[in-house]
Amino acid sequence: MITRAKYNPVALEEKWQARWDERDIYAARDDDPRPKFYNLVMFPYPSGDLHIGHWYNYTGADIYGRYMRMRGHNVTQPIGFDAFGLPAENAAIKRNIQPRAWTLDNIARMREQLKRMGAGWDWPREVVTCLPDYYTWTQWIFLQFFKNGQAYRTKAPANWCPTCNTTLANEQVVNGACERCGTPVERREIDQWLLRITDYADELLHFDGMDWPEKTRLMQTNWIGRSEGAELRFTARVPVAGPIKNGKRAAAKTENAATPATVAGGESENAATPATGGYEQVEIPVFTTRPDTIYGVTFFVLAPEHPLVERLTAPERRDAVQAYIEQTRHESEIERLSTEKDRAKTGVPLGGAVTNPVTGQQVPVWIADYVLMGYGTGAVMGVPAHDQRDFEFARQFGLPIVEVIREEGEPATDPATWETAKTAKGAMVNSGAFDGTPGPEAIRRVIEWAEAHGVGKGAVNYRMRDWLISRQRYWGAPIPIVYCPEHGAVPVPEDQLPVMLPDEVEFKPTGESPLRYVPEFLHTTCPICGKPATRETDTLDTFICSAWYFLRYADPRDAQHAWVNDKVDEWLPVDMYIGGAEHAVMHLLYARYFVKALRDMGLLNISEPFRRLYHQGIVLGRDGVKMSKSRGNVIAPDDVVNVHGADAVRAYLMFMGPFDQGGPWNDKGIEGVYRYLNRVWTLVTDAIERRGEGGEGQRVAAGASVDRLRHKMIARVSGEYDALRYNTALAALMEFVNALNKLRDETPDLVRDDRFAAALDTLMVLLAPMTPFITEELWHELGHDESIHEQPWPAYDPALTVDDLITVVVQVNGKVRDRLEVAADVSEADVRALALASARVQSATGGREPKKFVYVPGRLANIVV
RNA sequence: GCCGGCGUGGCGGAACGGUAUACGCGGCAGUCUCAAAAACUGCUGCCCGACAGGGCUUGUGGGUUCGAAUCCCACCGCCGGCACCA
Repeated sequence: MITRAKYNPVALEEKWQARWDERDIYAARDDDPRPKFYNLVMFPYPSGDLHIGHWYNYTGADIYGRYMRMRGHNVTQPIGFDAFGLPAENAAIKRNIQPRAWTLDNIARMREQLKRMGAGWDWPREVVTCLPDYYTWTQWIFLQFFKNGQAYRTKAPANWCPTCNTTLANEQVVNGACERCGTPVERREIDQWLLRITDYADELLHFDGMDWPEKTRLMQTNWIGRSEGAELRFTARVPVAGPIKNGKRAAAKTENAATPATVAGGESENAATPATGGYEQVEIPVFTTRPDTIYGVTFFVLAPEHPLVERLTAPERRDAVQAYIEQTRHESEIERLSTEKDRAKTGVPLGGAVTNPVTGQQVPVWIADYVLMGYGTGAVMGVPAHDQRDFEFARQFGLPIVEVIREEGEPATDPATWETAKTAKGAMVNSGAFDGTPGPEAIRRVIEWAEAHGVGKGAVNYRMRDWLISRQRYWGAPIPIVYCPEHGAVPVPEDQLPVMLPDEVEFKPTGESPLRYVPEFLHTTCPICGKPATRETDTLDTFICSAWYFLRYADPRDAQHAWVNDKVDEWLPVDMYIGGAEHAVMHLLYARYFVKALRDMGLLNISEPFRRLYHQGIVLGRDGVKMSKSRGNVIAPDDVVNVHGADAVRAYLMFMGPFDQGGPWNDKGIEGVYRYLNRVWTLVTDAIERRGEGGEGQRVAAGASVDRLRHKMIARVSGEYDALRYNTALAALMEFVNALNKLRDETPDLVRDDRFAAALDTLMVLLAPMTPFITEELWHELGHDESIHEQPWPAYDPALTVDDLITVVVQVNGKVRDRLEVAADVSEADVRALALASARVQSATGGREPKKFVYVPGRLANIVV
């Protein structure tokens, strides 16, 4: 009895990881002549431990990278840490530890865990966004955006907790209240920096040449929300603006395409005199996708925050309007936008009226929370007959409903009897001179009329808003701006970067940014005049850090530049980007915007960052639901790796189901995969041993079957890897091992046939991307010196992937009745004769004459009787 | 509410419009063992049948087709995204 070394994954994985580290075999060189392949994963937030979702994402990506490397590409698979963000501050407050120390500790631990996975990380390219050698360039990019008019400062709403005296992230608002103190959260306008992503709305709608999931393109398209229609200017007679109240008056929302209100004939600021008494005419533009329904306007609705609300409110309505505004100010956006069935429309009339620019008709003005200041112009023309929301609003408050669009052939009906609005396009009716204008022309004709009469124009509107990048927090990249009493907001000169984030700060219970309490940070001098000035204490949204890290990977150690285009052009665009679908919109849209904006600043030559995108699925807990600490169903990768090894964890994760679907974790499932790896181990070590007993180089008849099997497997597994179908790739490799075991049991001498040896080599190579450690070990045991991960992917001979004998299925009326074992090149006539001669077929046909004979060559025959 | 996706054995899941249930888990039986575990071998969709064999089966109901898990229509259920977008 010979004792062979047992498969001991933990020990051999440590050994090989150390050797790979020494040789840095996964570090891609810029001057490598092979075609490049940029294999990117979404870098992790250093939360403390790598979780099973990271393993899933990174294993699937790593398999692809290893496969492409063996396919002859110069693969880089960089990794880094998205290291700024809120959790570090939370941990700091909770555990009295500095965010920097907490973050760097976590990174150190996660680096080790990332190594343990056996992924081919290109470590020399690592980036850590919270370190100055990275955020210097994040700040530099902000300055480029500022210089090129892409960054601007304006009042923007934030969640405000009046007790903590601080802004809150959405995550910190629980049921409309501050998560720390329970105080109801208010919306508050504060000065913040934004980026003009809306400038790129149209270009971002194009995905030419991009291999992205349809679902993601659709989500981005819907997020951008382009709609075509018209801007129509309604007018109202209002009291001349009085003295400025509460510090703001009709502050035009300058950042959208349309301005909400301007006084006819000039700027409101200039035209309005602070005199008392007197009236003036103001224009209130609305955006509508249905200008053809203009004759159906029976009311007009403003967002409660609309700057003209106060002046349009009749004195006797003031109290009711104030009360309603106060009510909506405390409603969260979610509540306001809720479409729960029972939720009735709310709103109050202002007591004033506006004039329809096309019909000249006066209609009452209301405010209602279903109109949002952030979309369009913050004003809606109410057309209850043809818009469902307006319909419900009119029903709620007894406002008239007038039908102005009718589909062809439809009889006139009384809108009072309708149950819903009629939103289909049709011909205009009850519309004066426009009556009878058919649907396709109606919108265009009304726009032409409005343009000719100077009361409106065709317009495009977007749902997407500009990107708010200010965060009133410490743990982020400081915004490189200085406020000078004389010169206002002044950018920090590039040669003075970075604006260093103080390493240690104090978190005071006021909740104000700790940076305000660091005098040496706060106080500085104006870059223009040298007089005392203060720094911006807001930091950048961490989405900024992650909107360009893939550029930095091209040359991360360059201390003089964020990047140089020689290197970027060599590696970018990313060939494969794998990450979670939760980033389908924000991160992926921001990164695309960055690349386009930087291109237009002359800083990049590419237009899109990611050529191919893939979203992995989600690993669920043992109970089949999403893992969460509160449910206690979290799988800790370290625990499983300690028992079965990284290879088994990798292979099991991939075997669970299709890579883009994820699935529930099953402890028995990983045991099955572990058993498989043991069978692989035994198959190979047993063959080596028996081969050593002498008589190598024999040839046995079964060798031909082995050879055929080997070629078939190369073809099959290659196709599966190409399509990231790892579950079926592993199924094929399991079949391969089962078949080799069986053939060898039938013909023990097979182990001495070089075709069996070749099959074992091929098995190792095909399995290598999935389970890099065991295959490396056995590869060397099989007598090879180089790393298996530097081997070329094997080729196959198509002629050897087909069998001499095939099975042709014989159906009678579509039901399988017999199977014929015939030569692969059998003729239809022969199949027909054999099929009709079959006893089973004859019994099924009952002697009836075939009406029809369908033949699918080499597969199936169907006899119809 | 809108948009997207998905419903296949006891379970995870396979299946170019052409042999449904590959591969794995679980279960049953056996080999080895004093015994058990591990390992290995065989069987394992459901129903009838001793066998031979027959019938049924991809959420439900229709349709297209020689042939449908796959395509079309309607319904039921589950999951994800967006949230009154004018």
